[in-house]
Amino acid sequence: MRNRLKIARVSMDLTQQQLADKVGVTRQTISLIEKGTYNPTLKLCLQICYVLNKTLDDLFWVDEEDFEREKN
Amino acid sequence: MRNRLKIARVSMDLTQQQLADKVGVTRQTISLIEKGTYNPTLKLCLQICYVLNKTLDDLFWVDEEDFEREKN
DNA sequence: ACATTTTGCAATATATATTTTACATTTGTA
DNA sequence: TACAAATGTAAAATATATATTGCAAAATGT
Repeated sequence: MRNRLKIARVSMDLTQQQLADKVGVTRQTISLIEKGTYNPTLKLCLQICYVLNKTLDDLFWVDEEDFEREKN
Repeated sequence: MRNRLKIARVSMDLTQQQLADKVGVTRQTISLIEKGTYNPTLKLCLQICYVLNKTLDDLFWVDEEDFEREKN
């Protein structure tokens, strides 16, 4: 999940700051989402998808087993 | 978006309370998400997807034009 | 028609997401 | 190699998501 966002961003040749500016959040927020530290709201996820031309599942889907593993 | 969640839930013959119990949130949260009042976190969206056997895009995708319209 | 269940609504409290600010570290480039 | 740019990190402040509680309204069951 984390790397998919970073990969999509870098594929469009955007820095975290540029993506943040386009989405309307701070650069730190993008950084922390990429690292998985933040649990972003749906609206923020959607806005990121629009900028990067990806779907929610492309960027944010986590298989249930992985989700459960991450919880512990 | 909103109706998709309700439709998926009802298709599985679940009340809001039952879905809430399975997901681990209050019944009111499910109600408010269905109505679009809450902006749920990604983790919550994922958990709802797992219970309802749907993808993020199935339940939560919003076209950009619609998103912009909803913002105003 | 009435009872029960389900959902909506509202206000307040609590939990958590995000911002702000600043500095550290890593990466890129000439 | 030196410096610039990009990213990581952390703590406190602020904003917002969710829980709690209770009642109303609507839907469904009998």
